[in-house]
This record gives sequence, structure tokens and C-alpha cells, in this order.
Amino acid sequence: MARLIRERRDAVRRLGEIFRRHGYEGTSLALITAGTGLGKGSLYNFFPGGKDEMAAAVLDDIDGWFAEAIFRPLRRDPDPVAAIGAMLDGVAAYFDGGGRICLVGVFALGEVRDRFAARVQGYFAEWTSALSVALARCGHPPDVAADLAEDAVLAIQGALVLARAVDDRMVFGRALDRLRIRLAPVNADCA
Amino acid sequence: MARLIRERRDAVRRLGEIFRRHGYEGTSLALITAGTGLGKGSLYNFFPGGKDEMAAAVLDDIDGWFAEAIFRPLRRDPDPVAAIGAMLDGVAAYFDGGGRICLVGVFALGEVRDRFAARVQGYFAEWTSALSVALARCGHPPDVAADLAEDAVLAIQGALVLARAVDDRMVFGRALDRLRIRLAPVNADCA
DNA sequence: GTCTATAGAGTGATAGAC
DNA sequence: GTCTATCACTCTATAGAC
Repeated sequence: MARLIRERRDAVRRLGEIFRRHGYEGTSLALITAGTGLGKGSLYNFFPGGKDEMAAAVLDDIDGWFAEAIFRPLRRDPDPVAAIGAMLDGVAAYFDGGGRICLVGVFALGEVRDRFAARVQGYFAEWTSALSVALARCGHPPDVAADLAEDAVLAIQGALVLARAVDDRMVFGRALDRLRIRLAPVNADCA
Repeated sequence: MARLIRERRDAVRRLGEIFRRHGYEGTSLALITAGTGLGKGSLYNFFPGGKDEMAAAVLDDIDGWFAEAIFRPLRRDPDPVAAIGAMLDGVAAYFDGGGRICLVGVFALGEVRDRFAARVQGYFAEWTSALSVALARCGHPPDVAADLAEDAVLAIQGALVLARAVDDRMVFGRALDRLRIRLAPVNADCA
């Protein structure tokens, strides 16, 4: 049982990388069996709903990771400045310094967005909202915090697009550097 | 002959919307024949290289439009402030206020980026470079101009991703509003 | 008549579901 | 592995311009 849960989770992680690289439409079952080492039988045992359920599981896995590692500290960490810094570091690591794109962003741009609308929207809404809370706790007025948060989330997505387009990870690094300045607390005595 | 050229251009425009909506992998020939009204015979007469050549023609068409309507004024307009304003207005119109995504960005995130690497990279490099020139002509030091330009191009792409993800065009509008402020000239007596 | 543009059935390969 | 549907693409017959 525990083995099955672990195997399924491993499969979801591998599936994530395959979907990330090939997109939803471009991910074939042949690619999946090759990339996961799982036969079609196992695949349909883990994911009776087929490709659709696999993609949903991947989105849930990603959202779970972000919720725990990024969103929760932004909302709850007693030190919001540290949480924002940790967000930028965590994002840099997660996206491999610009060498790894955002699967949720890829899905957002595709037709599949509609199929996974709630998950895609939830991921970005949660991110923006959690960051906005942290910024407000740093002393920014609520409307400024919301604007800054939206700007930051969108800059990260855009940086991933541009970095991949021109094949230069430094584009992403520079974008994060700018965010480090832009998201700096407005007052030094911030909790 | 003129009729053929016009028909081909019309076909390219329609193809662009299909690729934009469905992505490269998701665009089937069935979709193309339905969306263009052209049979496979005509399609393979216009584009002997098949889907690949169709996508290349679409990218060239987009790049041509941007080069003429956006990049050239940024580099050559005697009034760079006006050119930057026109860029933001032109972009707002082109992307339908956030309701239409960037095909080149979609391609950049997909596997097809490698197949069209030169075109994808050229589009973004040209955009960033042309905007950087205009900003420098507005009085920004060259390194600041380059940084601002990269930030703006990336923000537009990110805004398109986020606006579509949360299904809210106002995200895009707000991003453009921020850019209008951020790209403002550093001195009022700017040419 | 010639010739080019076209429609659309037909090709083998491969898709996802089971 | 087996299934049917669909994939990108080819090819042939023909419609229409000259």
C-alpha cells in the first residue's frame, strides 16, 4: 500500500516533467510509458481517467508543493520579509534559475486551460493573494500590496517565457533581482 | 497571381488564429481545413512543407507586422516618447486588451521553440533591443534602458499568461498602466 | 487543347482508451 | 496487446483559366 502510494507519487513527479516539456497535447502515451517506465496497464490502474487524470494529478502535486513551500509562509510566517525572500529563492530553485518553465503557465496558455480552469486559476490567485498579504504585513497599503503582488507573479511568468524564448537563463535571474528591489519592505521596523 | 498572394496572406492570418488557439501540436489538419475553408490540396499547394511551413509563415507574418508597426517606430521615430506610447497602445490593441495571447510566446514555451528557434529568439530580441534604443533616446543610461526594456517585454508576456490563467483581461490592462509609468521619460525635454 | 489550383479519398503511422 | 479514431501527408481526378 505504502509502496503503491510512493510509486504513484513518483509517477506524478515524472509525469510533471513530461507534461512540462511537451505540453498537454504533445504528451503522448508512448512518451509517458517511456518516461515513467510504467506500462499502459499500470498507468490506467493509477489513473483510470487517462491523460486527463494524470494532468490533474500533476497540477494538484504542483499546487500542493507551492501551497506548503511558498504560499503558507507568505501568509503565516511571523517575518513576512523573510517569507518574500524565501519565495524568491524557492522560485529560483524550483524553476532551475530559468531553465525550467511553469507547467501551470503552459496550461494557462493552451486549450487545456478550460479543462483545468479551477486548478489553473486557483494556483495563480492563491499565489497573488498570499504575496499580497505578505506585502501588506510589510507596511504596504492594501491596494499597493495587491498591485505589487500581481506585478511580481506576472513578472516571474514572463521571465520564464522570455528566458526560454531567447535561451538565456540570465533573463530570469535579472527579473528576480528586480523583484528583490521592488518587493522590499516600505519600513525597516517591519515585523 | 495577385489573387493568389492575397489568398495566401488571408490563409496565413487565419492559420495564425488557429495556431494561437490550439498551439502547434494541438492544431490538426482537420482544424486547419475547417478554419481556413481550404482543402488539403490548396493547403499543400500554398505550403508544400506542411504544418511546419504554415507555422513558419505565420511567425514571419507576425514578425513582419511587429517590425513595421512597433519596432521601426521605436528605433526611428523622431519622438521616442510617442513611439513608446504607440507601442503600448499597439500592443493593447494587438492582444485585444489581454483577451488574445502571444503566439510567439506560446511557441517559446513549447517543444516547437527548437524548430523555430531563430524566429522566436529574433522576435523577442528585436523587441527588447528596439525598446531599449527608444528608452536610451529618452534619456535613460544605456544599461538602465536595457534593463527597463527587458522588464517591459517580459511583463507583457507575463500579463498575457496571468490574464488568461485567471480569465481576467484587467490584469493585462493594469500591467500596461504600470508600464506607462515605468517607461516614462527621465527628462521632460526629451526629443 | 494545356496547365495550374483544388478537392477529397486514401496512405501508413500513431493516437488514447481499455 | 488490441481496439478504433485520428494524425500528417500523398495522390489522383477534375474544374476552370487561358
